[in-house]
Amino acid sequence: MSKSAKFEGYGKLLGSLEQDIMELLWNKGEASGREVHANIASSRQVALTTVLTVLERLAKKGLVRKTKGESVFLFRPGYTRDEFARAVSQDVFKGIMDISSSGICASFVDALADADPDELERLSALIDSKKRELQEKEGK
Amino acid sequence: MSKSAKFEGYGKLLGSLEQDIMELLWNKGEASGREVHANIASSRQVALTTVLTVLERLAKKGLVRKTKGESVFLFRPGYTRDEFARAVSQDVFKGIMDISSSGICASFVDALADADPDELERLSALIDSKKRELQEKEGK
DNA sequence: CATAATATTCGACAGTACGTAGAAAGTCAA
DNA sequence: TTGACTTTCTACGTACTGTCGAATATTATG
Repeated sequence: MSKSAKFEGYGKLLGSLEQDIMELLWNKGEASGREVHANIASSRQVALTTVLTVLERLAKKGLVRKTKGESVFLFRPGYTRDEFARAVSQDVFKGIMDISSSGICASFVDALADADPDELERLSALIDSKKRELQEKEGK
Repeated sequence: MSKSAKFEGYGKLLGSLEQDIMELLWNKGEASGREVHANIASSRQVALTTVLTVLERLAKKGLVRKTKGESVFLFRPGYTRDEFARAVSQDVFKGIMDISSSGICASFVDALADADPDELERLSALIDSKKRELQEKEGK
């Protein structure tokens, strides 16, 4: 059944280095450019300036906040993982549903069950609550 | 509440012209390059060759199938709206959940309720079925 | 303070994706 | 053959991301 596996890359929200950097910041909370580089470099050969450049670009996008520390700039996430994921989801879902909303549900449930089965419960609850919400609006 | 509206563009699965073209093909089912151009051109100033080029690129991506017609090549979607949306969703959801799975559900339900409330029912059913599926696997 | 060590900024180039379209080449019928 | 139409090729502009070195600025230290 649809093993397709085609259409890869659409899920990329961030570039590979951006992703690594955000991951680190989300985990550490805050770090200097040098620290970010040190960590990233342990698993990926990359120059300090490269990391700095990307950090700068992320800051420009608002994904990272840059503040002056004691004697060095510090970088921290502009949004938590959840905030980012949520905000982006909103946009992504919109985009997908613009094309087609049927069938999406199945994909979502599959992906969710795959990534975090426990969330299925929460999802059920959310749907119920949303349905009630809609009925109220209607009834009014 | 989170009007953010930031992070736009992440939902774009196709370029603007690609989107217009796919939309047309999904609606018409099949068309020659000239026909595609004629339709697109009514709402967007663009050269015939531009449309041809994009059609060609879409074909290379597998999104469009190109076949020899009577005396002209014909283009048709390589996938239905649903198939495409579903396949891409799979990948997109993966990407988002890689970052964070909590909170996503709420976004999804919101977006879904917004785009197609009736789908909420279907979603409920899917979750139940998925839960049963998981339990079976576990029980085994 | 002078100077070495660090930190930060700038400007560049490469690769990929998309929009854009003219030039060239191919096809076919009058 | 010739002209209209189809298709392919090549190429440019923009945007995003990865990649850095060179230049500049800042800090720390003898």
